[in-house]
Amino acid sequence: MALMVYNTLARQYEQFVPVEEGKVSIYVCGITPYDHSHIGHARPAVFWDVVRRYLLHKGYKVKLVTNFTDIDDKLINRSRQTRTPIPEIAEKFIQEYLECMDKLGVLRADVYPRASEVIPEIIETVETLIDKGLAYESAGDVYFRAERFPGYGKLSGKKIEDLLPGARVEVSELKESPLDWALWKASAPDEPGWPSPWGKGRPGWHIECSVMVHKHLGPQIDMHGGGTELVFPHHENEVAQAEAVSGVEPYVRYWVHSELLNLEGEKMSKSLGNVIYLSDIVNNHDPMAVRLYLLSAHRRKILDFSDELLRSAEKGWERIRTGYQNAVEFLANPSAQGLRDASKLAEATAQCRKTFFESMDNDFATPGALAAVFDLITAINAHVVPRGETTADPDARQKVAGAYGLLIECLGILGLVPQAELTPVSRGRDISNGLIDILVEIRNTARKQKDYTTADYIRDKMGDLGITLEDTPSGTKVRM
RNA sequence: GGCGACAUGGCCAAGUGGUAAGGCAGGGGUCUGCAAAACCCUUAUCCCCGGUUCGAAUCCGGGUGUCGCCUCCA
Repeated sequence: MALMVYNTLARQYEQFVPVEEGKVSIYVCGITPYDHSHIGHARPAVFWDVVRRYLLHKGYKVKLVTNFTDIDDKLINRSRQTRTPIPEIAEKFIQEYLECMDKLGVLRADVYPRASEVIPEIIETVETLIDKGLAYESAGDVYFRAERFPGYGKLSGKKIEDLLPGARVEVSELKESPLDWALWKASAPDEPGWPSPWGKGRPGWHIECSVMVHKHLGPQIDMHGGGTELVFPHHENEVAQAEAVSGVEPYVRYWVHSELLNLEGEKMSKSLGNVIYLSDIVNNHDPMAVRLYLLSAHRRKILDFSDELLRSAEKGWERIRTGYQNAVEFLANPSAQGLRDASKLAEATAQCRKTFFESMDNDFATPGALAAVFDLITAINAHVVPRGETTADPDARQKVAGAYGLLIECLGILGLVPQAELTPVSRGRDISNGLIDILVEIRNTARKQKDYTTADYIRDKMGDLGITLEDTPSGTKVRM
């Protein structure tokens, strides 16, 4: 089965074939750490984490690079306002971002380059562009000659003649054309900067990505990601710079953009002020439920944010966890008997495998993959949840094990971890578990004596603490 | 004004020519002291109008609407 990817550059689905067999190089635009990350930032991060896990599952070696833009105008302003050094601000928000990513189960990238770390390479690249006649210096700034680059606009589908009249770009007499953009910006005496052939200055925004890609991944990479709002001008300019410098075309074989996360129908963005902070969400909700929510829409569809959607995902996540738990308990109990005809479970397992991988191969269609998982959960529950009836199928256990194995495989690819072990275990926790057992025992004694007042009191009070008790034919289950 | 994406049940969301997945919410049942969980059943003809086809949510044309980009932005 071939992996198909919708490529922004080609505007169509294409079969994915890496440059080098067995290896995939990926670059994903990261954040500018001048403020708290918002929930929208988590969408591409989680999406790419799934892509990476899927490619690894397919046997590829994957190298993922994600940048941090730790020098730019927003950081300079922030630094002025708060009277805090830029590196301190950047470091703080980078750490916060990474902590949120950890909670969401996003595997760390192989490299997180920072703009400030590649200044020499940037200067070198800018010099090369000037030598090639594609860039020019102007009062300490250096600009890229957009119109000199053949094919400018190919990624975003824009034409130079369309861009010129409608250009909303600030008109600057320093530029030859409004379409030109800064590769290097002269810094005022009170602004941070690095020495360069054009005086003290700092890099323009677009150049860092081209340089980092070349440095860490080479002149041609397999996939490049980022939000759709970056297609123009950021990625368009990146292509121009990179191809102009290296002469290698295409710079990126598959451009894989993710749609935005909207709040009440509007793009979530710091400049619009309609922002939901990522840390708030991740700290107040089960991060795995948040992850499920983020994967509930295909990457090329706008995803809206609302409490209702998040709640819906939380319920869905609970369903997955319960099903997982049911399978684990069944397999852990040698005397457990399955229900119904176990061949149905085997059938459902095969169907899930087919649907899951077909969906993933279809441009990483996580919603379809999730649907397959939910179907598998239903099949497992139908077979495994104690209900009094049993089946005599001697292979039942093996079939449950097969379904369980696939469930783990799928959830692993999606990065959804149901294991309770994720939560830190401590001695305090051991004690509370012991106490819970004692309470359950007391309650069950009360139930046997038909003292339901006491039994319900215990259950209610424990429920208030977030501990759910469920009475089943095979005993009382504790869920937290 | 230019470029692009999208429009499926109460909410969310799959589907890339073959007769509408899945989640949440709702209704009815089974199980249960009650509850919860779980299982079973149940709720759509896919924005509108034309066209192509034996057959279209899926392709083409024309509308309407929403969103994004053209300025910093995942």
